[in-house]
Amino acid sequence: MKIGELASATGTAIETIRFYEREGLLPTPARTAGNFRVYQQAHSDRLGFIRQCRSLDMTLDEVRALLHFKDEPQEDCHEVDALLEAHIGHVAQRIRELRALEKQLRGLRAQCSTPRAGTDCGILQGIDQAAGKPSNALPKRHMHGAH
Amino acid sequence: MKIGELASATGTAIETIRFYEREGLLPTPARTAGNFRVYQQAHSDRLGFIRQCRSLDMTLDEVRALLHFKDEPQEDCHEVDALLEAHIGHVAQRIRELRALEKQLRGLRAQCSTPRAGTDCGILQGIDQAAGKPSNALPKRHMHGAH
DNA sequence: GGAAACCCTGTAGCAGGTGTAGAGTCAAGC
DNA sequence: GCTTGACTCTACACCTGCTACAGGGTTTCC
Repeated sequence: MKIGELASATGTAIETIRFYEREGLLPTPARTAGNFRVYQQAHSDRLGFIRQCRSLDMTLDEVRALLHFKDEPQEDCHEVDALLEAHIGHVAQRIRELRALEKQLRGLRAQCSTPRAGTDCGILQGIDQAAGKPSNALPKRHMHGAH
Repeated sequence: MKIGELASATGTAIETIRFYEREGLLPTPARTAGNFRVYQQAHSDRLGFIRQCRSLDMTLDEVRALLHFKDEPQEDCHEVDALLEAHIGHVAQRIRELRALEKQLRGLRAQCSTPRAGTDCGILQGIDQAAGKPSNALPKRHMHGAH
C-alpha cells in the first residue's frame, strides 16, 4: 500500500509517518519505479504499535526502547516492565502536580465573586500577592504543562 | 537595575527576560550609554506577575491576555474570570485524561507478572492487542503530555 | 592596565510533530 | 494523446517556552 492508504488505515497523518521513518521508528519501505513508498502489513502493525504507545503518552525514546525489545525477543522482558513502571510513575507524579494546581486556581477564582473594575479584580490581585512571596519558583518538570 | 540583578531578584534566567521582551510581555527598558538594559520596579513587578502565571501553567497567550486586563483597568473583570475558568477546565480535563491513562498502564503492567522472553511478554502483547482495536486515535490535546 | 564578571546580538536547538512550496507521478476521462 | 485532478516526493520553516551557545563589547576591581 501507498503512504496515503497507510495513513487512513492507521489514522496517522502522512507527515507523521515520514517523520517516524526519519526518526528510525519505522523501517524504510520499498519504492515504486516512480519513487513512491510501498508498505507491507508489517509496517502497518508496527505503526499501530507506535501510535498505541503514543496514546499511552510515552515519549518516542520510550517507544524506541519498546520496539527494541520487540525486535530482540531473546532478551527477557524485565526491562519492559521497568520502563512501564517508570512511565506510570511519571504519570502519577503529573496527576499530583495538576491536582495541586487545580486547587490553587480554584482558590484564586473564588476571589472574584462579583464583576468589578479591573483595578479591583480579586483574581489579578491574588496573582500579584502570590508573586510577591518567595516560594513560587517554577518547578523543573519532567512532564509537560496543562495545555 | 541591570538584567542580572532583575534575574536574581525574580529567580528568572537572563535569557528568559530577554525572551519576554521580544515577545512583548515586558516593555523595552531604557538603556545605559553602554547599551545595557536598565529596569525599574515596575518591570520587576510585571515579571513577577508573569512568572506567577507561568507557575500556574498558563500559556504565554493567556498571560498576555491577563496583562492586557491589568493594563486597561476600565474594562470589567468578567473576562479575567472567564479566562481563569477556561484554564481550570483545561487542567481538570488533563487530570481526567491522565487518570484514565494511569489505569490503562497499570492494567497493562499487571499482565507481566513473571519475567518471560520478549516474545511472550504480556505487556508487549497487550499493546499490540490494543493497537488492533479501532478506538485508539490520539486525542487532539489542548494540554501537553506526561513528560 | 589587565583580568574577571558582566552584558550585548544573533542564531540553533529541544519534542513531536504540522504545514508549506515547488516539483514529480499516476489514473481516468475526453 | 492530452488534460485534469488526486496523489506523492523532498526540503524546509514553524509551533511553545524557553535554553545554550558563539563572538563580541562594557564595566569593575585590583
